[in-house]
Amino acid sequence: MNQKIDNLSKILIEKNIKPSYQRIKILQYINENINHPTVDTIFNSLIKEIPTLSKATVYNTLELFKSTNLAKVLTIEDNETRYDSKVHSHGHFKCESCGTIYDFEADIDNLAVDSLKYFKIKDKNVYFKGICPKCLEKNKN
Amino acid sequence: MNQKIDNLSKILIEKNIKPSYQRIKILQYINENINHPTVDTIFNSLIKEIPTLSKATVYNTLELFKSTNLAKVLTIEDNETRYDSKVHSHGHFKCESCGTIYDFEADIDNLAVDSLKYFKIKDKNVYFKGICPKCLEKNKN
DNA sequence: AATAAAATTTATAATCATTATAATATTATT
DNA sequence: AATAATATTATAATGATTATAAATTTTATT
Repeated sequence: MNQKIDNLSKILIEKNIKPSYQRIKILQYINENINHPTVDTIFNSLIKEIPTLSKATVYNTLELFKSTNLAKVLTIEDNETRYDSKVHSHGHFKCESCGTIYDFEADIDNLAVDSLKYFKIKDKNVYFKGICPKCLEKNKN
Repeated sequence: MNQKIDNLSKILIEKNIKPSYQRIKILQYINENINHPTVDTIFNSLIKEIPTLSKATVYNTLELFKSTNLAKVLTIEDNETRYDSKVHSHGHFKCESCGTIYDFEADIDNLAVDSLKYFKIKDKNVYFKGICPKCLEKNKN
């Protein structure tokens, strides 16, 4: 138990971030809940454990994580900013019916793009939209 | 001149959209300005020609174009929804320094993703971020 | 250990893009 | 021309995010 906290603290310290209780809990949350939570989801879950938690702290902390590469922002749709603790290149699929966002592995690094020869690429994003198998099955009726 | 208007009208009529003056002008704008304009950019440009233009009309019309595949929405960054009249699959590169968004051709359709075998994919998006050649050149100083 | 300084968190207000609503204007139909 | 349907406009409402300043907690210094 404390082992877990210690590991999370270590991750923060390595990034020169002081491991406050709030920061540890938010980091823990996005690591354990890989379903691309929104700020609201994170806040509403953690307020149960940390009754004094402020939404501003969640925003500030996620911004901090973003800038230190502990989290990535997903902007698949406007009006819903989501956070992802997996920072390696992978694709996202959003189901237009149920809204679920699925991760998928894709060979993004080998995507052929010769016209960007003189561009410095820092970040690659791939997202698809459509209908997931669950919803396809449902709509068979 | 009227030729142009007629063509745009035709495009709208084919989609069962009544070709009002506002709609024609907005369609014309996003076709001639392929730099991925925001609603504000579109509105501020067109207000000069159409002094009574309302921002709600721009929103409504773009929503209409989106649903009829006359425009695509780009959500590279939250807080800035941009519109693109090119609806075929292509990639977008956003320069983190100057903010310019570049189009690029990429072989998106052949991107290998076997884990989505049972998903119905309707829309594929690829966007990169980094620094464009212009800004790389500037920063050499 | 007490105090001061720094950093973090919190509560609240401000901002701003988008959406909703209702009134007005335009276009189509009889 | 009168009526109905559609589109546009002006305005208000919403809601997510950011800014600000006060309060709290942590850290450093004496």
